[in-house]
Amino acid sequence: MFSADLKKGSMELLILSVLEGGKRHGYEIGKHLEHSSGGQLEFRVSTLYSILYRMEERGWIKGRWVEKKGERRRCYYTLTAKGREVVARQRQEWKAFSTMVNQVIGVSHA
Amino acid sequence: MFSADLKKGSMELLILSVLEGGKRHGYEIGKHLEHSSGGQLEFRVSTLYSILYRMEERGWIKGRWVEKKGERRRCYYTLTAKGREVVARQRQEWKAFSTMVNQVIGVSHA
DNA sequence: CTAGTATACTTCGCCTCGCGAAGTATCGAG
DNA sequence: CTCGATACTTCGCGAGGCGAAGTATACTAG
Repeated sequence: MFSADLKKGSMELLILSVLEGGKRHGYEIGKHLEHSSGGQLEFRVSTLYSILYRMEERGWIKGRWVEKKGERRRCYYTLTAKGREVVARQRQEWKAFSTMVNQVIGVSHA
Repeated sequence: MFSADLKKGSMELLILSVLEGGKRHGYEIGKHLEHSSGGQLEFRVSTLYSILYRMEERGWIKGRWVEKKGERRRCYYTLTAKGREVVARQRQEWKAFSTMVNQVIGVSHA
């Protein structure tokens, strides 16, 4: 739907935002975002999981495997303290950035 | 100022927007954007020119070298017909994208 | 005259990110 | 028992922004 490059800076923020709502596993995060964007955001599994691994490595989120019988194994992720800081900072940055861009492209007569 | 990845999808649009205001040379575009963003956007020369070359190759813009004595040589770029289409489409896409992201990260309770 | 700064453009190679493709595995419905 | 949905993994590509280094000219201060 949206070009790959456009998404390049905001995927992390989108995922982190979802995790602010409580613990979620990967697949759930993807579906959640597709839904809450009104179907506009199509999430590629490879993208989704690679971001999750990356963020866990950086200590922004923490995954915990849950295996119940009668269910598939799932890894539930929660935000860490550091993750909460990051999401706040990234949200701030995004707001400033999008505001700036809208301003600049809106009326571009010097 | 802003993370590199955040910018990855919107640099072209920003530059194209400036060119909607008439012909401009590279350096001028950079300074213009730094100014019109209130100093928030710092443009790297390598980024700027590589985008310009890319866009010219794609036929979105057309460059013309101007050499007057008493002045440095400059390449002035103007939008092509195709470029006008592209800027319209990209602006539309950006608006939809930024609206979507703001919506999703704003209130992220399922 | 010269040193420094702003202007103006060029080229090269790195790093990161999103993506496509292919694969593994389990569960429920028909 | 097959099909589709669920759930996760791994690999390698291509593109975009950036840092660094370089070229060259005009203007200003000393």
